[in-house]
Amino acid sequence: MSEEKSLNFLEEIIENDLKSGKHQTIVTRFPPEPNGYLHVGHAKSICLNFGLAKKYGGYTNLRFDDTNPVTEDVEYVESIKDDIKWLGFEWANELYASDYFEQLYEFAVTLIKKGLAYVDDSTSEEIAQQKGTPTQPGTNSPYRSRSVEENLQLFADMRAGKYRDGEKVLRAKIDMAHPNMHMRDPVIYRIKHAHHHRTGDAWCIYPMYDFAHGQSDSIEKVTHSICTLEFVPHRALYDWLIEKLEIYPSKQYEFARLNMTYTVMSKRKLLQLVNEKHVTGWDDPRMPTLSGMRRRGYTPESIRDFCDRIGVAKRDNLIDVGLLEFCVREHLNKVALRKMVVFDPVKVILTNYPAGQTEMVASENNPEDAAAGERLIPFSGELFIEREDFMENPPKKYFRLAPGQLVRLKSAYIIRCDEVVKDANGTITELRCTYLPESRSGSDSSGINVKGTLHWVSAQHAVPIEVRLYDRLFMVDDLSATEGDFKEYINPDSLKVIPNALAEPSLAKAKPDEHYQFMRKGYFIVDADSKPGKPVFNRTVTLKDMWAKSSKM
RNA sequence: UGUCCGAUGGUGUAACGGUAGCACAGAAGAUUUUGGUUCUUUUAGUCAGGGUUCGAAUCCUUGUCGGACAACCA
Repeated sequence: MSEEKSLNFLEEIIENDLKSGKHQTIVTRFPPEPNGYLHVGHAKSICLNFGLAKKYGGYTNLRFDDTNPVTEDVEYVESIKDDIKWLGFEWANELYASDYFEQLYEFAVTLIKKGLAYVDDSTSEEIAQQKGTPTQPGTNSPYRSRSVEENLQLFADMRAGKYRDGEKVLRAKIDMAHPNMHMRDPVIYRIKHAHHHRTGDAWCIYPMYDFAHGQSDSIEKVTHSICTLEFVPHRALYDWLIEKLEIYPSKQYEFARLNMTYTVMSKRKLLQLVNEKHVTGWDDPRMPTLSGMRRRGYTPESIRDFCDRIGVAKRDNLIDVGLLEFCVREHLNKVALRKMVVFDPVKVILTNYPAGQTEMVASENNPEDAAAGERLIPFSGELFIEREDFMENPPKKYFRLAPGQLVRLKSAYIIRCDEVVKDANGTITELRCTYLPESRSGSDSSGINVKGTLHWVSAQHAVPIEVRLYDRLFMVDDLSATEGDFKEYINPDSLKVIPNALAEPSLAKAKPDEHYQFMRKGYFIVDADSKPGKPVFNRTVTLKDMWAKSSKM
């Protein structure tokens, strides 16, 4: 009955904390910096933070880590909120580290008074010099022994704007010989005369990540502060600050970030792709951003399912993008409406079909969902089928159309190819076929069973649509194993546009929020670039294609 | 030549001293008016050496390999 789903290491920690009475309830937070768009790696973190809180009856704050005004922007704040909501999560409180600037300042003063922080006049180069290296201890700054009074005055002057950017910093006084580089008197406040998107010009000193994040967690009484592995070395400082400040002891736990094949997942690189126009924007359907994936036709359900399946652990990983594709296919198969669209048309003339006649054939909208009903599609003696669905000299197991061979036209009749018409270049211009009148779908009395079923459109009824076919953005699966500029590995064929595909008439009225399966082609969704009379569709993902796979070998 | 983290089929992830399981991918077959879906079956794994133990993926130890760490970024 109860399929004992095993717990990941974070769930184990939480269950232990709940069991031992350390916590009655849990509080998590999702802490994006508003300097870029959210990507599928963030989705993993969102699903974790919000999912854990939901599972254990706690709540999650959305807290923007907005401590660096020069890289941050409200545009990003809005997109981040949209993406989280779209993914299907609700935060308990919308908070900002900048809300705590005054409190954080007081914390810094407390540290100074305890003799645990000092104002340093060293340049950034000098500070870097003093840091030493991972294998060599650092050296003390000449300003390290300033008195508490002097530090207090200097820090107040920093806040008052008496100094230029970079002239002074506030450093924690810990241990310049500490084996953990982050404990070698880290900078905790720096001067930036910059306009902040929320606090305006109220401040010219801003706390560093290490002096904002843990303290914000503590202020919010976050019980489990979950972040990625690169913050492991920061944990000692996180704990040190909380201990010295004697504030609520939030605890930090780290998991391995998501890496995926054939893509990059760093905001810096994604920003570069956008700025250098390798993609059309943050929401380009080839981007691993949530806005890009949404535009591409991914569903929140499929992304959540993906995050669930990839699991959570502490070892580095590289997830096959095929798993993401599996998840979206699995969801879309259940909900997408089936349509027929011919990408590369070749004309089929039914020589024995009454001239000028048109009839309507019924076709199920979704064989996986009877409630989706049926639609009527016009059929006539002049049709288009896919060029690749015909072969003049077919191999053994080719089930599609060939001279003398029978195929069914989906939801319509069985036809046989009698004659191939070519132009002077040898290109096929027309296939002359005969149809079996008694083979009509639903009232087939022909007794004939054919192996292949093709999609088609009626020539006079077809509507032109633009179709955009996306492929992986990069040509190598593991970008971390490459050398040189990652942009050298961009796939030049990541977008193929078919400006005039021919669709069944119902697609002229496609709805922006509906997912479609173009039969035998893939899953598609309307793009925002659509214009009246000229809809544009993005391919979310292809269908699995065993034939293409086996025929390649 | 430092500190920290990690290592289970191709890729992920379980097994908490007691039969190495699941998913994706791969292969074979059945069904199918989508070469889709669905359903069977199947290939393939504990980094290496030593130790503790009746018994080790699990504990100890040494080594190997991978990753992180030297921004006034987060």
